[in-house]
Order: sequence, then C-alpha cells, then structure tokens
Amino acid sequence: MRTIIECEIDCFFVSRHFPGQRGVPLAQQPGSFNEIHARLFELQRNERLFLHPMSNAKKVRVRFAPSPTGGLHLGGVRTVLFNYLFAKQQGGDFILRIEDTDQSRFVPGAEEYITETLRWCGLNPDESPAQGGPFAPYRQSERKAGYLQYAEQLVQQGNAYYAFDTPQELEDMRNNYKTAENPSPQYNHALRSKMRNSVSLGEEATRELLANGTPYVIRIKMPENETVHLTDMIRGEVSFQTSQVDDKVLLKADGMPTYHLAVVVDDYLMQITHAFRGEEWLPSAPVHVLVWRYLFGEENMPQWAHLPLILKPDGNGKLSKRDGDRLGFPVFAMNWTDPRSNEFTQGFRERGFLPEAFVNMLAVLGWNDGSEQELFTLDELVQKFSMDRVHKGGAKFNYEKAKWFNQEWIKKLPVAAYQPLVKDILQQADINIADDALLTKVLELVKDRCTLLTDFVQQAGFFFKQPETIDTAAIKPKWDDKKQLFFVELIRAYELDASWEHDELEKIFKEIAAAHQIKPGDLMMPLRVMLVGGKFGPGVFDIAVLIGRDNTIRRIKHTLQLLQQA
RNA sequence: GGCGCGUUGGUCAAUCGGCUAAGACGCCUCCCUUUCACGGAGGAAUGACGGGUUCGACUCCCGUACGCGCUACCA
Repeated sequence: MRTIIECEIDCFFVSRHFPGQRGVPLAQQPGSFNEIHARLFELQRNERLFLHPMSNAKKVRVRFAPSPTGGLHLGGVRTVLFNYLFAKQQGGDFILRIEDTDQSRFVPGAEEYITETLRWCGLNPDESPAQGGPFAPYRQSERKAGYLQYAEQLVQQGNAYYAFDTPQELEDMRNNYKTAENPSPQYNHALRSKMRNSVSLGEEATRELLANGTPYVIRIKMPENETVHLTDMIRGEVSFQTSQVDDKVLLKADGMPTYHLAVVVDDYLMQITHAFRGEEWLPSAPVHVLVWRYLFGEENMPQWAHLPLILKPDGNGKLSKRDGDRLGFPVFAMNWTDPRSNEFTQGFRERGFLPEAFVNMLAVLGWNDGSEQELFTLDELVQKFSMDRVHKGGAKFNYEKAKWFNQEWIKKLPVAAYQPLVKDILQQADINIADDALLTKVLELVKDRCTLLTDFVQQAGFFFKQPETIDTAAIKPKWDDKKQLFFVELIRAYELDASWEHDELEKIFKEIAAAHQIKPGDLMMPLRVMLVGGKFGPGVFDIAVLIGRDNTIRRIKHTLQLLQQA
C-alpha cells in the first residue's frame, strides 16, 4: 500500500511511516510535489515510503466520541487507547466528546462511567465535558442549536432536502418495495421521487408544509452515480459508488442531528485532524466524505482510520457483553449496573485486573511493534505505537491471554504499585490489615502465585487471619500417632526457640523429624496444611516466620485437635 | 439480496519477493521445587482454494469460497 498525500506545500520529508506518524525522516526533500514525486519513485524501489508535508503542520487533535448508552466495552476502550497513543506521540490533544443526540437512548450515569474508565486506564483527555476546554461544549446535545444551519445550508446548496414522510409511510415503503432480491429497500435516488419530500413535491408545496409546521427531517441527496474515494490510514484506498448509498437522515424531526451530520460538523468545529472509529462505520464513510465536501471542503477532512473489530472467542462476530456473560469473562472495563433494568455486569477492574495489564492487553489486540516484545508500559506504547502496524482483520478476544498479561504485570510492578488495591480487596473479604509493612513482605512473597488481584485473598489472607477451614482430608490418610507425637514435640521446641528465623526453624524441624525417624517430606505437607489451610502457598518456614510464633503454634494445635476429633 | 471490509497454527501474531514460515497464550513432556506457583528445556500445531506475474509467491495481480460489518428519524 502506497499513499501519497497531495497538497500544495513546498517542502516534504520522506519516511517509512504513514503521514501523520512521527517517523524519522529519511531525507528532506525540498521542491514541488511533482519533483519530489519523481524522486520518491527512485527511493520506493525497495521500501514502502510516505511523503509528509512539512509546513502548514496543524497540531494533532483526535477525539473519542462515544454515545452514553451503557458500560464502556473492550472495543471502546481500545479505540480510546489508539486515539490517546496517537495523539500523545504526536504531541497532540485527545478530546472526549459525548454523542448524545439520541435522547431516547440516554442512560443516566453512562457519561460518568466513561470518564471514570478513562481515569482508571490513565487515558485522560485534554478536553472533555467534565473539564471543559476551548471548544466547549463537548456534549452534542448542548450544541443542538448549531446543527440546523449546516443542514439548511446543505438544502440551499442542493445537497440535501426536506422529507416529510411519517414513520408509517417509511414502513409502508419498505414493505411495498421489499422483494426476495432486495430485502431492505433504501430511501435512495431511485425511490426519492416516490416519497414525500422537497424534491418530489416542489418548492411551493414544501414551503407550505414547512409553514404549517409539518414535522420533517433533512436527508442528504446522494449523487446518482459517483465514486467516492477515501484514504483510510489502515486500509489504504477505499471507494464506494454513491448509487449504492441511501439518502441518510442528517437532521431528525426533533431538531437533533444524526451521527452523520454531527460527526462532520463537530470534527470540523473542534479542528479534529485524525478520526478513529470501529470498522462498522466504514459503510457510512462515503456519507461523511460527501458532507465534508459540501460543507467544509474535503481538504480539511480529518484522516480516517477504521479500526478492526474485536471478535468473540468462539465462532465469529463482534464481541458483545452477552458473550462475556455466556463464557464467564468481563467485557466492560468496570462494573456497570444498568439503571433501567438493574442488570449488573462485572468489569475488568473489579475482576482483579491492573490498569497497566488491561491497557497493555488491548494495545496488542490488533497492533504490535514488530519485535518480540509483548509487555509495554503506557509510555512505551506512546513511543512505539504506529498506525501503519495496526491490523486490518479483526481479532478474537482471548481471556486466557488477558489473564496472562495481568499475571505478568503483577510480577513486573513493584508491590507498592498495587498494595493499596490489594489491601482494599482483602478488607472487603473481611481480612483486616493492621501492619502495612507486613503486608508488603507478604505480597512480595506470594505475588508470583497470583493471576488476578483477587487471588491475593487466598494467597495472602492466611497471613492475617487463621484459615477458616483446614483441609484435614489432605493429611488424614497418612496420619498416625508417630506424626502426632512429632508435632507435639515440635510445638515444645518452637516455644523455646528464641531466634524465630527461617533456617533455625527448618533445622529444628528436621532434627526432630530425624529423632522420630520420619522423613521430613512426610511432615512438610501436614505442617503446611496446618498453617495455611490447604496445599498451596510459599515455603512453610517463610510463612511461619511472618505469621509469628504464637500463630504458628496456635494453628498447629488447632489442627491437631481437629485430627483427634475425627 | 446489495454494498463494503477481511482471511498465516485452537487463539494473538512476525514476515514487506529468497521460508528449513519467528515469538507469545493455551495444550503436552521433562527439569527445578518435600505443596501450589515462578523459572528453565523440549514437543505437537499454520499460509482458505484456483489461476496468473516471476528464476523464485505467504508476500504482487485476478477470480472463487468463507467470515464479518452495514443496509433506522441508533451510534
């Protein structure tokens, strides 16, 4: 894929990266576009190269524009991430804009949820509804007044028209024209003349309907036979026949714009330079290109990038919240309770994911840096991210791999980075932490055994609280009086030991075992079960050292009692 | 149905015309470990199909198949 950006600029540089990427210039190329073009062909023999305009460089501005209809899903967060990485790498701004033009779908709390998700991930916007900015307001519902004039301008220019069809009439149209070959007839250039609109009705009738206050929408008038081209940063050249695209509604009867009008107007007004969105938007891209052309000029249009979809792990198709419920993994970033249905959905955060891992995992779903590196900090991602290494095809989500990333991050990060989070989780599980220094030591000792933050409840809990249940079944089959005696004597010896150090405890243990003629290995497991409740955890003497003499002895005695009862 | 986009192991993926096709997750075997993990060594497993172009194709071109997306006064 080779892409050349055409523009009247007098200086270019050449690099391996797509225009808009930072890239290291391979050569400065002063001269006219055509002169450089000729030289580029020489250079391009062995490499894919791109031309970058040097002057007239606008500051990069990208936006994430969700509609606040519920929890933020994986794909949404990845779109945020790619926006953020691109912007920060370019020294640009990342803007959060809320697309709430559909009032019937408004969900209270959804916007706050989005803001909080971005905060959790460390992907904070430079401008947003909450913090404001030079292009406020950032909620489309609050910009309502502005859209009408653009829609009317399109009508005046002959690029759009008023349509008075009622919902019933639209439904009738679809039913009447539906055939086996064409199951979903479109409101397009062919049908336009058969419907009730300013094209079919004429000026006078239209004026009258308008004057009477008849509800209307404004639809784009798609040209009959044109090819609309689009250079996508990921897919390269994409083209559409306008005859295949319908006359999309731009302004709704309630005066609100549809997405198709609002994206264009707001991207223009907010001076957005690069627009990233999911691949599902590609089919409506020609509408947006045309609105740009008619309203603000295609040369001012942001560069588009249609991101590949995140697919469900089994079968094919877009990953949905339902798939997570069905397969047992989160899909939303954080907990979400739908205020209308009261339906609760667990998020990655509450499931025990670190934001570092969550972000890392999303970054490499559809992108990689070409090396073998898989673990990236946000800063590294900002440095290494490049749009030309984003995949075209969708990627199936793999929860096992997601967990692996979390495990790696638990190992990689200093304990201090997540100690407060773990403390919180432990306390929620009714395990109180009085000694933070002790908690640090414990976490250091058990972190390799945890995949999710919630795993610390099992792995660290017994250091602070006597196990509620003891897996005596793991001891009993091989239990006998000799072993009973061993432990009685061990208690006595441990009561007398002054050091309470790892090596000393082990030495005492082995000496007594030898005296009783029992292999230490046969006693290690029982001791472990006595101290932690089950067959898991770090070295037994490490545990004994940390929980202290009193707890160690108390737990041994407790289990001895349990064994006798049975 | 139409239109658009995609297609390398089970999954994520490298490859930019020289391939004996990396690496990771998962799976299996072994080592380390008197538990569970971590770690280490190894193994099974991949270019949808058919045509071109080329000395040479996973890589470029064209078809076919399959998958997905869109086809609302939703985004």
